[in-house]
Amino acid sequence: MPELPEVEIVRRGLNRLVIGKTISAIDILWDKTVNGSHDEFKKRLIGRTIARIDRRGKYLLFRFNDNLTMVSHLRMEGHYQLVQKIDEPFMKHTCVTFTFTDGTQLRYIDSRKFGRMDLIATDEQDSFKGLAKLGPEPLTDNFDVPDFARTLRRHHKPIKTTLLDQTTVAGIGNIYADETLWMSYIHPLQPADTLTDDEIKLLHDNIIKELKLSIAKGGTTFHSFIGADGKQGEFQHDLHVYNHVGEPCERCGTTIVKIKVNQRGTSFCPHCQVLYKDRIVR
DNA sequence: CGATGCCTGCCC
DNA sequence: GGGCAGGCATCG
Repeated sequence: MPELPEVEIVRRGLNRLVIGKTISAIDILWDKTVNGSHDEFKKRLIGRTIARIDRRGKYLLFRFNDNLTMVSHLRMEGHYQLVQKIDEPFMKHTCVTFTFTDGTQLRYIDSRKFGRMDLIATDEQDSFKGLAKLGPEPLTDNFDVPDFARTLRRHHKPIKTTLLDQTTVAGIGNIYADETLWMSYIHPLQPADTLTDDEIKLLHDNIIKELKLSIAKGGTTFHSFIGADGKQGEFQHDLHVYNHVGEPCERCGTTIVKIKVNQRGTSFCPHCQVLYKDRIVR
């Protein structure tokens, strides 16, 4: 399901819905969702109050007092639902429930069961696997053109692959990689270390622009993505190449095609996004 | 590095 | 029935 904009929408929804709630019980219905000892997980969380929810890349970070953070990654299909009473019917594939002292319940639902939760010490967040190697947050000042250029020059592999690598920039996934490359007139197979300065600047600016716009529209909803408040996103109507295979490019009318790049479906316009095979490696 | 595994649902 | 799906960790 979710890339940075969708996770950010979930974070904002949860911040409206569950801040200040105290956990009274936890049920783990799918074992693998929670990494590490389940007893420890429950023992350390029950009785705690949610202080706030942060985000780093595609990771949600539930903050508790006393240096405690629950890391939640939704992977492809994970989402949260807050119900007002614990006896409300369960959605299929409910994996974990957090019951609160006020009688409401937060449920984690994940049809493909890829999502994972971990409990970590907040002050050790930067050494936690997954979080440790994340690149800059694209919507902060940490994401600047010179650093981005330096990173791209280290990668002699397709720019699409490099964008999906979370050490390059945190939070870009398959949709926003394809979309920002289309916006920037860059072929997905163009080696990252052959981009021109102009292309790097354009791509950098388009990443920021596109992620911000998507957040403003509530994210992209295809099938499963809904915010914790049950609202769907609207950004799917603004996509140009993703999910538009076989349709005319809105800039030039050429048919959008699909290829595989590192086993990921990759959509682009073969006219607007030209591959320069002989371009000099920088 | 690239390939594979994790899962279920949906579309052809 | 086969192939594919918004992602990542782990394997060889």
